[in-house]
Amino acid sequence: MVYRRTHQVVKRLAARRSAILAAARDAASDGGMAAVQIAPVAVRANVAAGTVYRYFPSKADLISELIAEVSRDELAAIRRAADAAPGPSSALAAAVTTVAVHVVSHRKLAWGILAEPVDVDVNATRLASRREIAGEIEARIVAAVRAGHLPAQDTALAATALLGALHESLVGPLAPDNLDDPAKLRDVVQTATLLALRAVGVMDARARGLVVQAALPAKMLAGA
Amino acid sequence: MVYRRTHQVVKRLAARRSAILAAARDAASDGGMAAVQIAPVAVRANVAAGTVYRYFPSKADLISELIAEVSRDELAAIRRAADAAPGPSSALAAAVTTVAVHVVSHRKLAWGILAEPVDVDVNATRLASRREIAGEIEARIVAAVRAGHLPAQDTALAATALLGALHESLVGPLAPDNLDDPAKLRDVVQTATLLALRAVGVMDARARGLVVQAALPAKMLAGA
DNA sequence: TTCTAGTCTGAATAGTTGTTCAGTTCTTCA
DNA sequence: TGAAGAACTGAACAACTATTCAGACTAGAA
Repeated sequence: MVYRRTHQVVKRLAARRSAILAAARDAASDGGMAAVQIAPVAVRANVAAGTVYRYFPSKADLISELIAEVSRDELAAIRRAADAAPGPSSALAAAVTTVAVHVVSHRKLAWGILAEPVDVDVNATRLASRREIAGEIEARIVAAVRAGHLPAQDTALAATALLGALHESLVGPLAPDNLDDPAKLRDVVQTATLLALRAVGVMDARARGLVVQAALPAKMLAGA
Repeated sequence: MVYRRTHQVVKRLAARRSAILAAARDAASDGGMAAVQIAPVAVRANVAAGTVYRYFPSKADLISELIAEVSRDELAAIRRAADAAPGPSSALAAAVTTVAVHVVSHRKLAWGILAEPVDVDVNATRLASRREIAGEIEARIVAAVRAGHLPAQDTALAATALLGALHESLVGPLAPDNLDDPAKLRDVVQTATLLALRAVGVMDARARGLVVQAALPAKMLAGA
């Protein structure tokens, strides 16, 4: 044997794979999933189109991995925020605020990950990712119900509806568009979070308090 | 002049146009917007592919008209239900229930109309239709706020979030799937409606009452 | 019946984009 | 340095579909 993968090569290959994924993510951030086409992604990653196929068997695999990666990040952020909260209601509010901040910060990407259909079959991956995030929200709702802060309810449906309300009001086509202004952005995030919390049965007055508390990280992220 | 359009011909042309639109609607109901392709639609309508282009300048126009037509029907149904209600809160509940019943009854079609991107540019039409429906819901929210039944709020965002919650929980990928059972279907519609009403600030207890009242037409439609 | 203009047909065309692969370049190691 | 294997390139290919258009067909008027 006259050729073996050295550590250096392994690192380069890994870096290239990451570069391709990052290029896909950039493309999706700019123009949604429709912009994740092999040729443009290859250009962004500084490789030839054929090279993409040395790292991903097909476009579907590339997009699946992109969705999984973004969702993994999202889930981790939600858990981090919720776990840092003092009680179940605050945890739910923190989780919801985190989702809200994330989706408004990367609207095109969020739209692509969440809803925008693609010509290839990535539904399984997308569904799994979505289920994980909904599951995390549902767990927080369950905790709040157990603590007696929320009425008993169909928590799965509630989690789904809650996410739907956030997504639609923040990244959907009817979402407000002048979100460059940080103050306006914070308002919109707070309002959407308030709506989401009320949907699952948080009392209006209490919800307002939770939102104000939870919005702190939102402000921080928005400023970053 | 040796040829003029007789009444008979005019009627035949109109009928054919309707047939093409109906075929498109059927295709969308079966397989979403992706299934609305010229050749299959032409087959369904019993015409040749080329004939479609004698009635619609392009696929985008066909789909735009399909969206407009479906939305028109939807809007009319919402208005009818809301106007028949005794007060602003009931009207809102009736409007929301109507939307819920419609989307669960035609999930693929609703998904196609609402969210599924198509390769052609129909965003303007889709946006306009969506705005109309959101506007109608918003008007009902405004009325309920004026009557003192709901807290003051950003009604535009509230209407959008409300629709998002409904759509996501009823036609989204995480929506429950065993909706063939009418009882289950009614439950889901009621639960989603309850969530939507609570989101805009209807008190839990009151919301439950409104939902039960408004669910009557839902049951009727589901049975039909 | 026959002429004419409108209507319909469906095979051919054209544009788009994922995928392949023969040839080239790079990396390792004797 | 050179041989061998791995990685990369990018033009060519393939599949899918919206759109066109020359010819066939139909309906109306004389």
